[in-house]
Order: sequence, then structure tokens, then C-alpha cells
Amino acid sequence: MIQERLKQIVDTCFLQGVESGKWSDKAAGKYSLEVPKREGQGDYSTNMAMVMAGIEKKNPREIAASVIELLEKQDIVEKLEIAGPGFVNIFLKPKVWHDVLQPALAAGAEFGKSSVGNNRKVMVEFVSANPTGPLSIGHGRQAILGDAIAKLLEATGHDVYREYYFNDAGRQMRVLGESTKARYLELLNREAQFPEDGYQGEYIRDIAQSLIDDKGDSLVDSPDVLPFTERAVELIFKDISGTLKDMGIVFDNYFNEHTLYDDGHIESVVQELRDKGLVYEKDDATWFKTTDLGHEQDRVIIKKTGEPTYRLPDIAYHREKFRRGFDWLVNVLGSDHIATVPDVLAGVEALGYDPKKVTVVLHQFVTLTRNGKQVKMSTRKATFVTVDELLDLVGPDVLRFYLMMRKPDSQLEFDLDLATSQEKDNPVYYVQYGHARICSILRRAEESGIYTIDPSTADLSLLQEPEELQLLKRIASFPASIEEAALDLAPHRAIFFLMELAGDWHSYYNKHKVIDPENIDIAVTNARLCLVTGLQQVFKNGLEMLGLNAPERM
RNA sequence: GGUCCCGUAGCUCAGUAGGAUAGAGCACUAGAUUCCUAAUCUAGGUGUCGCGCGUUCGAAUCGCGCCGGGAUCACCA
Repeated sequence: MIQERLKQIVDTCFLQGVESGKWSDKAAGKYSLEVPKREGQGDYSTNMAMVMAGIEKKNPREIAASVIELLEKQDIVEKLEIAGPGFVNIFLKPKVWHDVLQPALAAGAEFGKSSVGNNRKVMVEFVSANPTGPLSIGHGRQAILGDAIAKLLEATGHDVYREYYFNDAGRQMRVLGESTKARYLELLNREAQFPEDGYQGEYIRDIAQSLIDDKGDSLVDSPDVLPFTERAVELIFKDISGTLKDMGIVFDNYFNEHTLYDDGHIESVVQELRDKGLVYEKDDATWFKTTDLGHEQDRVIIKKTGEPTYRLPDIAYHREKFRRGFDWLVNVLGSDHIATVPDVLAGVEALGYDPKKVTVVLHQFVTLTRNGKQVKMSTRKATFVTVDELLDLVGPDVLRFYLMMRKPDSQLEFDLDLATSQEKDNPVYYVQYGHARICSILRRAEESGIYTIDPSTADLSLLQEPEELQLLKRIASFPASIEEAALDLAPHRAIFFLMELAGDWHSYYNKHKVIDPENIDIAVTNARLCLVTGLQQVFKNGLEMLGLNAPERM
């Protein structure tokens, strides 16, 4: 907000320079206004003079002097200086920072939200695990990441729809049914042959047991695996949605791949591509001519057996997303799906939709360590750690926080020992404690009965400590930080913002008293209470935007 | 072999529309609490930003080439 205002001022000065013949307009849009990394280098800094120096072939410091002349007249500017190779450092008047508090408090729960999204309809598709077993930690990362992205997009004015895409047919499911049947027979002491590539998890036995409970041994001679598959899918889905619910995630829709077949979308996609000359037959299979679209090789979309490969329903599914009126599709996928992305995008484009409206967030794997050693995971062998187990161990907030603390591109190391034993030195609690601490102070203030929290009557100019100005700057930058995290689809940025905020706040708390019974200064305390209330709002809104709790006591 | 991601402090990681002296947490050491919650704070860092070359006023960041780790390259999903 302040940055935008200052940017306009700087741009205006630049134009004045152009008009008065000091420099040409060639540097327009090329310079930037940013927050310097180091203290003492101003609230903001612009590299305008250096950028112009290259273009105008002049000494950057001389140009900087001219820039300063123009900026000096601005009323929000306190001080200006030329630094380093030609930066212009801008120091703003403290009043500028004091003035952020009142609007922030007035905005309340809305503070930090924005409308940059313009109500754009965006679908976030994530998890999309087929029902073959409980959610593993890898799914957990995706679930948390997808949900956090969705929440951030909501906070920035997007119309968000969460969807889970799944397939409960095909080979995978047959194996699942066969595995269940084998366990069923085993539990009834019958001869059973467990499939070689079957699912070995204990949950399969539970499913078999539920069939025994309901139907006894009546399925022993069933030649069909369907009853087993159906029961398995039903129970596993119940388990998955329960887990998601425990993580605080609710989908707007579960989309079954089957509807694409039932409604004829698969066929119509093939037909449409065929009409465009992008489909041909070879070796009894049907191929998608992706080489015409700049790819290295063509891909099979319908196998010899007559069954489509995954590509075809995927393409049809994306067309449906567009047809349903979404104009931005965000797909959160594990990096193992990387090879599927170009084919789907090619399909989307061939069908006349804009592939730029599809954004794929690929996240790397979660590596699990226990006793300092990496744990290898496989769903089939059931040597994975489930989200349920982790939720039991560390609780939803810690799990969520850890899983979104890293950028999606990085592998994420989840140290089981650390997560379970290290309860206190946890960044989650560090941030949450920041909030709880403020709540405690505010309770204290209320009990005292002598303080009031009202930014319109408080003398905010009493907030003169450098730490106080720093906190005000943090508050001021909150909306922009959220916007940045949202548009970059990078929840970890919001996490880092909160950790830095908490660091500044805890530091301030230890150095200065908000309420000091030994040295009662009502005016100062009232001003500080306004500051802390603003901070509380930022903590609360920030935590909640990421799906985390903001506890009032700890 | 092709494509994508990663390589930054002992460990886990931030840091891209190129910016000034490269950061945080953990771990380790020494301190701080009669009073707003010590789940906190303060002080302590000599890092080939994997290596090399290039682009330019300026590179962890951009380009090219290597090295190392991971993912992926089906008529599986």
C-alpha cells in the first residue's frame, strides 16, 4: 500500500525529469523500488539512477542527486541519501507508519485480503489419489499444499473450487479386489492365493473382516472380485475423506473419471482430435499426433485392447474443467506425474483451449527420516507412514505447518524423531505463541480497566522505538506478502512472513513493556495496545489463511 | 541418453522481474525471569552460494558447459 504510493511518487518524479530534459524516458519501467536488506539503508530504495546511468552514459551519483532534488519536495519523505554505487535511499516520516494501524484494525478479519483475483474462477485440483490405501505422507504434502494454495487464492479475491479426481476402475482396482479376497479367504481359514503384486497393508485385512462381519462366508465361492473391490473402495474412501477432514480439508467435489465415459466425453474428444487430423491408427492402437504439436513422439490414446490410456480421460477431464466455466486451472501434482503434463497440455491446446490457463504445481517428494536414516516407502508393501499416524503423533497444526514450510520444488525432509520429540522448539508454536502472548496482554489490559484500545483516540506518535516502527512496517507489508505468496502459489512464503513477524514481536516483547505496572503511562500503553492489537490481527489472519489455528492461550 | 527439480553455514532450509557487507531455524557455548506467559529473549558465523566460462556498472539469482543427488521417460495411472 505504502510501497505502491511511493512507487507512484517515484514514477512521477521520473516523468518530471523527462519533461524538464534531465533524462530521456528510456529507463521507464526498468527501475525498481524495493525494501533494502540492511537496516540504515532507508525504508525503500530505488536503483533508478543506476539504471539511467547505463542508458544515458552519465555518472549514476550525479543522476541520483537530480532524483533527490525531485523527491525532496514530497511530504511523506523524511530524508534522502545517495548510497553505494548510486542507490537513492528513501526514509519516510514515522507518521506514515503510524497511519497504517487504524485502517488495519478497521479492516479486522479482512485485513490482508485483497481483490486482485477479480473473482476469477479457479479450480484447484489436488490429492486425486485413487482409492487403493490410506493417504501417505506424500499425499499429505499435496493435500496441505493444495489446500493452502486454495486458501491463499481465496484470500486474494479468487473464486476457488477444490476438486479431487479419482478413478475406481481398472487394473489397480482389480488387484485391490483380489488382495481383499485373498485376505478374506485367509481369515476364514480357506486356501487363498495372494496376488503377487497385491496390496499388503494391514488395512486390507480390516476390509476383509468387515465383509465377514456383514456377510459371513457367503462370498467364499464368489467367482467375481467385484464385491471385494466395492467394499474396499468404499472403506478406503471413507478413510481418506476422514483423514482429509482431520487435516481440515474439504473438497467441493470428488470427480469420478467414470463420468467421462458415461457422458461420452472420451469419444467426443477422440472425434474432435480426429477432425483436426491429430489422430491416426497404427498397430491396432489409436495415436495422438503430438509430433504435430512440437513434441518428440506421438502417444497412444487408445490401446489395442480398446481401453484408453490415462491421457485420454485426462484431456477430456481438462476440457470439462474449461467447459464448466473455470478460467484458471491449478493442478497440484507429485513430481512423478511430470511426464504426463506436456501431453495433457497438448491435448488442451489442440481442443482450442489456452494451455497458459493451466498451472501445474509439481511438488517433490517427502523424504522421511527416522533415527537419522531415510525410510523407503511403498504403498503396495505398506512400508509408508500414513497421514493418520502423523496426525496422531504431532497434531494437525504441526503437520500442516511442516508440510508447507518448504517450497514445492524442494524435497522435504520430515524427521520423525524431530516432529515427535521436539515439542518446544517448534516454529509452529513459536508463531502461535506470538499470538497467544498478545491475547494474554490484551486480557490483562482489559482486567486493569484503565486502558483503552482505540487507534482513533490514541496518540500513535508515541510509538517511536525502532522496534515499534519495525513492527508497523511488518503490519503494513502483510497484504503484499499474502498477495505475493498467493500469486506465486507459494504458501511457504506466507509461513516465512509469519516466522519473521513472530521474531520481531518476541524480541520487542522482551525489550519493552506494553503494560508496565511499575511505571504507568496510560498514553504510551494505549498506543502500544493499539500496535499489539494490529499485530494480533495479522497473526490471526495469517494463520487462518493458511489453515492454522490461532490459539488465545498456550 | 532426453526432459524436469535440487546443490547456499555442522544439519534442515529461505533468498529469481540481477543490486549494497549472503540470511533464518536447529545444534553448540555463555547469559537474561521478584513484575505484561522463559513455548521467550540477548551475545557468539572465515560459507570456494557444487565447479568453470560468459553477459554487465553489479551475478547465489541470467546464459552455456561440466560434476553430484532425486524424479521421469509404457499400448501402468
